[in-house]
Amino acid sequence: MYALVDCNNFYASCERLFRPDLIGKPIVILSNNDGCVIARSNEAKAVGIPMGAPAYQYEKAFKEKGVHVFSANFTLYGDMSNRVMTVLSDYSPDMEIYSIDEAFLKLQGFDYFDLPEYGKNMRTKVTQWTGIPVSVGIAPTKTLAKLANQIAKKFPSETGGTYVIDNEEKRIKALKWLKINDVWGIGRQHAKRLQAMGVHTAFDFIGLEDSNVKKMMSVVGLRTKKELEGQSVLGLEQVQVKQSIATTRSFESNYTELEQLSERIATFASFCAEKLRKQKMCCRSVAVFIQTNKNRKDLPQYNRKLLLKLPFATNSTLELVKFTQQGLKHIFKKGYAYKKAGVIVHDFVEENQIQMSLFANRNPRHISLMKVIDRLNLNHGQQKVRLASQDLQRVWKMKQLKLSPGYTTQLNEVIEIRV
DNA sequence: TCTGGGGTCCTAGGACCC
DNA sequence: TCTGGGGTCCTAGGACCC
Repeated sequence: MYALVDCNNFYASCERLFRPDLIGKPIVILSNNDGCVIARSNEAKAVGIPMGAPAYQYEKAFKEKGVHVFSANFTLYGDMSNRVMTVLSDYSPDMEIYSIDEAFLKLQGFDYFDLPEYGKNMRTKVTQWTGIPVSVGIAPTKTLAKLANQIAKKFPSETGGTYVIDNEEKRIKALKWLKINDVWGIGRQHAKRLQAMGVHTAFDFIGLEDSNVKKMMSVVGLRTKKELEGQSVLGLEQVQVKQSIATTRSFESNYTELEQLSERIATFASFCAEKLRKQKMCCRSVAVFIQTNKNRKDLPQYNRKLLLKLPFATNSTLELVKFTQQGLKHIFKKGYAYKKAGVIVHDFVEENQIQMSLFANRNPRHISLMKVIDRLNLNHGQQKVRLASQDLQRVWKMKQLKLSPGYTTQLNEVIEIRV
């Protein structure tokens, strides 16, 4: 059996932890730049704030409905996530941290356990030790555990926040309840096509022919079907080594000049290089992309991405900036209003396992140079040492007007209690 | 004026090999 | 008139997740 433990309205719950006055009040959390809604409390959902709502279009609604608005505080969420995961790791030797607010636990050899009781126990302990409310779903496959979790979340008073699918009757009942667009692994595109075919629930879906599902949704869709039928085909994915690291941002306004993009790309490349060094990895390829504003249908659109194979593996800021600048020049076209750009590094090798090449190698002096830069930035603040190609005046321009304190990570922002 | 960011996996099709 | 067969590797794009 698998358990899926999912934090309820995670970001909103984190914000509420240190603001108990907000319990029962509507809360939304905004994306970087305070652009759009990325998380909502139940109360905010109830007053009709949709997911992804552009903040500027809903300012009035926020005010009218008394919605408390927060800028995303990922430092806080990351720290709270670690605490939750630590508590959960006591409940099974096999755990997959699936996302910041979810984990799968493999319950193998738990045959004689009272699983509903075990789930309840997890819930209680996580809430008691971290303050974060969670829901628990337990079932024979990951996809069904997701479904059990959805039921636990949807019917808190009936289920007590824990639901177990452990027989055919419950499985069928659950599948008939689950709408096709809520199936884990079936997104908007496929849901639309399936609905057009008269498939409205997960139960309808498992009635389709395997071959048709495969033709339409590839092996991925077929796996979902098997999982819903009770045949476990998705295992736990342990230790995830990253395949890619990205730094991408939308701009506060439209950029039209190469120089403006150059500066941003240099900065993004240097962030990627730092992230690589933190993981003790080097990359063998790097991609640069630039995009116009896809929401402005009235403006001419231009999106390009270029993937560069590097002559040697590197995590040097200087090298990555150099290569990405060349790439940018290649794809930049004048006459467009650019709104977003990014750098993505791929194809990793461990820092200390680099193959030397016959013709081109990284500059060995960069290694110690990067160490010095990283140390200076660590001691004196992020981005104190930068390349001249980056904007030295530029401070972090991200709009974060409603940022909550670093309650658990900044000593001077720790909550004070007066007795 | 203003619409996020960071990931994964799979497939089709092109380029290439003998 | 008529132009093989069997592969591999890579990339872009599309789908999905949170």
